[in-house]
Amino acid sequence: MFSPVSPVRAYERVVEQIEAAVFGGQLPPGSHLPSERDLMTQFGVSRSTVREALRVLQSNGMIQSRAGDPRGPLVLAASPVALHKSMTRLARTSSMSLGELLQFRMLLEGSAYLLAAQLHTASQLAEISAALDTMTTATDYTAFSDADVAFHDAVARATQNTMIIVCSTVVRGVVLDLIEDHLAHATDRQALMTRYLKHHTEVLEALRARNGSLASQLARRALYDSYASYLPEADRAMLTPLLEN
Amino acid sequence: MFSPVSPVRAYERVVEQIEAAVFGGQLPPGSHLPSERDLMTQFGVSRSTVREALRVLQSNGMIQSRAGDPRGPLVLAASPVALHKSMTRLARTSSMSLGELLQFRMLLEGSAYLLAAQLHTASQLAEISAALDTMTTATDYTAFSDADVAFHDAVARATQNTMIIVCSTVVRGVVLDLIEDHLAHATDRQALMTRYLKHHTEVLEALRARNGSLASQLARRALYDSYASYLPEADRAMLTPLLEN
DNA sequence: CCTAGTATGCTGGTCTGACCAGTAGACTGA
DNA sequence: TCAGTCTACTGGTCAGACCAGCATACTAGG
Repeated sequence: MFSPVSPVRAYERVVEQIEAAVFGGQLPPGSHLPSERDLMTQFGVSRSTVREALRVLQSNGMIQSRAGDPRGPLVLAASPVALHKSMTRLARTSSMSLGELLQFRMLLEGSAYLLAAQLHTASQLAEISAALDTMTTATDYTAFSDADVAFHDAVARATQNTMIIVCSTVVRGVVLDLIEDHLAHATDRQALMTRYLKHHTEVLEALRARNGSLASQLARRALYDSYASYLPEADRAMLTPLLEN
Repeated sequence: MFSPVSPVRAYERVVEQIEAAVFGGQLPPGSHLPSERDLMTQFGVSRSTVREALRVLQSNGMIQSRAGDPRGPLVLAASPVALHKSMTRLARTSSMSLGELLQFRMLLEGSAYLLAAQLHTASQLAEISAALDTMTTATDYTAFSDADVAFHDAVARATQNTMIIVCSTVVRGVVLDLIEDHLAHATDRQALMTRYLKHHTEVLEALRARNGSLASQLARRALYDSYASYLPEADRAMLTPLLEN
């Protein structure tokens, strides 16, 4: 009959109102909030309360305060940094395993290649191809790795799907964070690079032929081959269902 | 030669230290932080600064403060609520079209059914089946809709993958928000419910038979049939590549 | 003896008022 | 015209105060 209630703090109300204004289109990205002292009269609360609200919004990546700026706090464009942060946090506290992340990345990239194969434009294909060229001619591992990232980014962008782009970037970043110590001690870095190049060449070929299912399968297989070894034996079973076509 | 620097606020340092203590295993979930007044002496800052730091941690879902609790702020277990929040924020900024969201939902649910078919346990299958039963016997649309949500949630949970669970929930919520006015004016609600029931029955059958690719294809087809009509003609092409098997 | 009720000493939430350093734009001088 | 200074704001931080909420210790009545 009745539903539970919880006390609503003043700063939460302030957050809600500002959030609503940002989502509602008043306060577009690039615009500025009134100064803290203005806000405290508008909301009828003290500056501490206003500041706590602004801290929350700032930690969510919605605004940015600069000391001394007479224009007030800046409203930021939506960006995936907050998403990245919370995902990293979740992954760090081991409530999300590397296996889960790899599983997700396989289904994400698998679908990305499927879509990219059918939807890509000539310039997008050229971009992907250029990234592969850079990888081929890269001398040190850092340049190679950067080009690798560019390759995957270009494929994700070719899908034209924001969610795929963002999630791919974030998940890839978190996965790399989790295994970076393994990579640092890799002795066979040269063999690794060779294998990567082979995979990427094959998948680019499939993209060019607009063979979506082939590209997708190659991508998932490549991910499995590259990362399964970092997983406990038992966890690899959760990836194999994604290898079938 | 030099890298850019940015001023580090006092409250940020406080956040860092507390975060490190939580990630480092001191301060496990369920334990309590010292009181704000204790923290202000330990960190050598004022209470405002401590409170701003605590607000940041709270908005990240790491701690929870209760007025009057003599034990101090509670350290929470990692949960996907923060992930959910930041993802919703990103999806809501209207920089994402309904077409993109549907595309993402199709690939997400498609993979979810694929995994669920192969990994589900008996109790999870029972849960899914129970949700379908509730849908069948539902009298009003609200109860039907709730059971529908429960059905999809149960399938997502059967994948055991946090990312899939969170993303599915978020994307489904945002999609429903975007088309809720269409649904409110739906005249053929009865036909809609009948079609949903048929789809769900079929897909449950495929899950029970552990036929992943069939379940996946049925799910994607069902999504397309249900939602493509809300899309501009031109945008439907972006969904069709996901219908192939 | 046990229990209901109260008293206490903490907690977090909010407010006030103050000071400092940083910023941008107006102002001033050469 | 332009370099430099001035000014009026900004956000960051601090100190001290008050209130309501919670758990515990205590106390009075059975």
